[in-house]
Amino acid sequence: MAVTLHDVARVAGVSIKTVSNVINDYPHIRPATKSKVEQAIEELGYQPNLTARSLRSGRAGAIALAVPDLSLPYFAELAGAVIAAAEAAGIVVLVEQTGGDPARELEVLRSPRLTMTDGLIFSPLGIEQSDAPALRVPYPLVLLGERVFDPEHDHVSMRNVEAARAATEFLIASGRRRIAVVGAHEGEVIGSAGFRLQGYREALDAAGLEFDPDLVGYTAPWHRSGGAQAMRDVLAHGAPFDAVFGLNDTLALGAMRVLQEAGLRVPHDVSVIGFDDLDEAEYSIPSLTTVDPGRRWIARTAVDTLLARIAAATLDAADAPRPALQLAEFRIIERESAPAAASAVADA
Amino acid sequence: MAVTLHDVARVAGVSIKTVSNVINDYPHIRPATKSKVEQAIEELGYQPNLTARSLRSGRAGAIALAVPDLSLPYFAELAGAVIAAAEAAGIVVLVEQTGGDPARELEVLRSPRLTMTDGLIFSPLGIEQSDAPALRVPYPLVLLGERVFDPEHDHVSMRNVEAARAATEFLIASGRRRIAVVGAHEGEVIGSAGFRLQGYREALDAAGLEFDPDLVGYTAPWHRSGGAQAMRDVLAHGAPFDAVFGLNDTLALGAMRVLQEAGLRVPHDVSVIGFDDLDEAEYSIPSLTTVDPGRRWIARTAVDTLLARIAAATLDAADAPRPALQLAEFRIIERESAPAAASAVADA
DNA sequence: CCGAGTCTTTCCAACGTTGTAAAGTAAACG
DNA sequence: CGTTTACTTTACAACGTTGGAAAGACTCGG
Repeated sequence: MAVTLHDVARVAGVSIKTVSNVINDYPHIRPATKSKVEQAIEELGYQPNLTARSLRSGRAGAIALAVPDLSLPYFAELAGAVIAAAEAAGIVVLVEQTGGDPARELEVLRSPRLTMTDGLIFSPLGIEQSDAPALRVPYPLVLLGERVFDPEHDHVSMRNVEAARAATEFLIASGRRRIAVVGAHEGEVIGSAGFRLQGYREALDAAGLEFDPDLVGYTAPWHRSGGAQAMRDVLAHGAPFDAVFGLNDTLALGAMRVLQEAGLRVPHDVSVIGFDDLDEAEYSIPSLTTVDPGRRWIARTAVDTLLARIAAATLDAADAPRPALQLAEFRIIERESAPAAASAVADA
Repeated sequence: MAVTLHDVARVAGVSIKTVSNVINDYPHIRPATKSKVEQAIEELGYQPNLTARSLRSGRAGAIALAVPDLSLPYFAELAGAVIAAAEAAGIVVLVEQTGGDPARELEVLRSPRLTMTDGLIFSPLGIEQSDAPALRVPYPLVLLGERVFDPEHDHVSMRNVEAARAATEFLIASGRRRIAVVGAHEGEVIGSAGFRLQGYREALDAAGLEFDPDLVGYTAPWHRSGGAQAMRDVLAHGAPFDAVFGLNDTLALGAMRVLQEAGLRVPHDVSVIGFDDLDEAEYSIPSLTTVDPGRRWIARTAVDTLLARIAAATLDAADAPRPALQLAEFRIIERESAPAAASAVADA
């Protein structure tokens, strides 16, 4: 089978511990011995067995990432950013898909699979705030998103309310007054949908605009088809509108599609703004004005925080920092679907 | 730290081997003993240490997947499908991103990280056919894609030439005659770009249409911006065309965007067909006619093949099946960007 | 040439688990 | 009631590695 320290030791004519010492850069090794060992390693093509090393050292050099589904572009791009950030630290990433199913999310948290990793970056979508106790797991955990909050945990998220408010205010500042919203979740308060809807309402209030329930399109899955369906619902209500806020880009793109089918021109008749700044937002027709949520920063911060927590777990942990909630900065990316001076276009 | 067999054994008042036997469903255990042990497991919240189990058994229960980049939707959807297929077999997936960089791809192949997994599903993009010897690695490997072929390896791919030919023939059958192609790679013969361009040319030949080099747009990265740029190049040549074949969906979407900027209507003036059947192809404006390459089948087959190979590696391996090249079936998905009767639309 | 100090190598145990085989116990048979 | 047989539990070693500390070798000063 695979080459082990024993094989190398035999070929080099030394003990396995000496080989181990060479590999681990132990300083006191005679140059002659060192080169003998290195030659044997080269000759046999020895590679350390990371499983054994991990068992012995208690460190796996791997972390787990649990996301709903890689076919959702936001999570695919997030996963890519997490893997890249981990890679920079020499850490590999084991990816789990939960499908956003609460039962499956809880199962992943309790799964013995996690004994293969040093910690978990967890992006829940299905569990409720009441499930927070289930997050008290015996390994380092960093939470993502805004589904569940727990002061006991490190958490990396974004200013959803503020960002959604800024997006809405952007539409208002551009001259729009009747702003539909697509992707709301019935009755949700905590969570992306709840927070972003709140930001939307705050912006309306601040501008003295009335909130019209007929302009709210509901859909649970934040898929394109969901955005399309929610947009159709709003159109069916018959209430006039001159802008749409998609609670994420995928929803906005689905909505844009329906608007076009309905003969409404974007942005001439209706401005559309999204949320996430997906790659594809730049290349849709028209390109999508959206909120950049700082995804890369979130990924990097989540990895750094988790690694710090893992390192602290080994030490006496008395001096470990308290769990913190870290929030990314957002930025509005203006593109064609919602120009900063929309009414000028509309009037043209 | 974590609870081990020893802790459970102590609480239950038995030896650790008995606990191990209970966990592994060894049949000869007295019911009383069994329930004592199970109660202790429950009480302590014992979870087996998979690293130790893996070291002892030589099986990790994990596989690695190396893809270029999760921000490329094709690979994100592929990775999602692979993880789902592995999950069904109780296997976890460690995802590596190579960036399509040949040096990094070779590095991943040789990386000791793979000692943490039982095998690798490898989707190369940068290495050349001449790198095939580097694929002779000491662990089970399943190749994806059409970048490199090696009779020594299991390989799951698709009928690129035939599918591209079918896509082109679909455009021809719809009445188009001047078909541009976007995403070619200068001089490439083996690889997605080379094969698909070949299929395109075969279709032209079979229909007695002339190949016009001015209708070929080149771009190395199959990103949306690449498609946009290649489309601009073709437009700049000034040669007239009435259809575009994007060598993948992303390219086609980028191209569609440029066509619209240039005042050309899709599909009225120009039909557009893509390749990959990404989620977003269904929701672009207009929705994208494309080739479904059987991605899910490819993922499932790759995982099944790898697991079979891993299982065979344990046995005497004499009866292991020979490495095989398995090809997915493709299907043309007709949507708006290229209706089956395009000329009828154009004539209208 | 001896002893102290320093450098270099080795031995042993342990990480948590399971395969092997032996030891112990109970049931069944004559 | 002794003996075979089947059942139940345990001891031990091993997977490949590294931490700790002992053992061995060398250098230097006196």
